[in-house]
Amino acid sequence: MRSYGHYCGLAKALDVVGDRWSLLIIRELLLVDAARYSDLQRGLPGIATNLLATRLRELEAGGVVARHDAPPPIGTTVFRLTARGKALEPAILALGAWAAPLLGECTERDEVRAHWLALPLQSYLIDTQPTHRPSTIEIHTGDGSITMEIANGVVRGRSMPWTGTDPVSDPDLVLSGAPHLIMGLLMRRLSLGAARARGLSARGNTHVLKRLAVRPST
Amino acid sequence: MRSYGHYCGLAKALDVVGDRWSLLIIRELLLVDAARYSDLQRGLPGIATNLLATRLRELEAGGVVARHDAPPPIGTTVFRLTARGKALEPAILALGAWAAPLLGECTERDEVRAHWLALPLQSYLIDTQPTHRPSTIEIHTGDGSITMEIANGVVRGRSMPWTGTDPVSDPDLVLSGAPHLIMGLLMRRLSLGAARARGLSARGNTHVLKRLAVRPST
DNA sequence: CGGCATCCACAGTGATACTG
DNA sequence: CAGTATCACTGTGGATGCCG
Repeated sequence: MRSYGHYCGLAKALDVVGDRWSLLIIRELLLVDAARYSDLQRGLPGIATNLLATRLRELEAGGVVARHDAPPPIGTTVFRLTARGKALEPAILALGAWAAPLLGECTERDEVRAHWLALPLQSYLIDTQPTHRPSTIEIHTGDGSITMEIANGVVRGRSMPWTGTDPVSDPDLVLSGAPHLIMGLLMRRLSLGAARARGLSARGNTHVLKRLAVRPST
Repeated sequence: MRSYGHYCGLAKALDVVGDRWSLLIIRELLLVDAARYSDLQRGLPGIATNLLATRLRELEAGGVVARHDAPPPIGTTVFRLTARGKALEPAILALGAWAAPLLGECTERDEVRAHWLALPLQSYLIDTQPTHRPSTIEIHTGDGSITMEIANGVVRGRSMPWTGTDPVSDPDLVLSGAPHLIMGLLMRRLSLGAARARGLSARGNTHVLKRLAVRPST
């Protein structure tokens, strides 16, 4: 991308991450920590393969992404965020929060990946019962599933594909349905009854939902 | 711009403000509150006029910018941010903060506009003596000047071009020099002596600098 | 298979010129 | 002042091919 050539923080940021797809690649790496090329392709539906290769090179040159040769169990190169790359998380969360009203009622032919939900969930939800033993919620939507772990006052979301050697057997609650129903329920904008009436399925101990609260001030 | 078609907050945000120049137009409107077309051109060096027109139309359609017919003193159309547009401020500040390390030592042929400094200054600085009478600092760099008002615990930056009917006569302190020296001094990363040694000029009551502190937690 | 490179049609961009 | 018109150029998206 052409540099804007402005002595201004925002312009300098966009010089590095302002290209099409760049911030979404970083979102993907924030979520999965380390990803192969093909994992990124699956997490970025619609990206052309040449663009993904080009962007990864540019982000590497920009000090945001690093390339590693993973040991035998994977045996191929994986991509990770550098510390500078991880430092983009607040900006990405702020943009995502701004767009929350745009994630309307019904999903209009949009692609869905379950692990995309992990970022907003773990940043906007807290565990109100830090002293209790950990609870887990399994979420099925779109293509696959993620597991939320509620423990020690915080909420963590993990995607299943290949981060997990432990499939977290026996979750306390299993949710499945359209993503906006799941988000509405977990963010406490929708009651369980309302969400169920609109097609959400919730099996297991629904009391664990009471453990969740929206983070107060951000 | 083509929509990403992802059911994801970040992607939806980029669908609206992810185009080239869009966020910089919003930065400009955050800084000046209301601007004419030609004001925007001056604040966005390098933008092609057709692109500015196109982007303004798209941002209007996206509910971020609104067009108003200003009364006689100006007599032409002005552009403003909507409430939704102003809500982008945290995201823009986060991106700008991330890029702070990229605003290196010396300005390498970058364009500079004095009012670009106002946004980081008023978000990262506080007034440590809220009960004192207001102090003002005039800053000259790049093309023009801005005035910082330090009062009631907060810092406000205002650009001169045409927001002001009151030129704030008699500032307590007048700073002029390269932008990174001014930012370094005000953000307390540079001592007054060091900044002067590198070419900064400071005339007036330099004690008002003691009134400023970097905001604690963000 | 995973990680690209190449090719091509087309949409977006940037510089300049021009207009009501 | 606030754009529109034109046009060369660059970036994007889709398909396919290559190579370890």
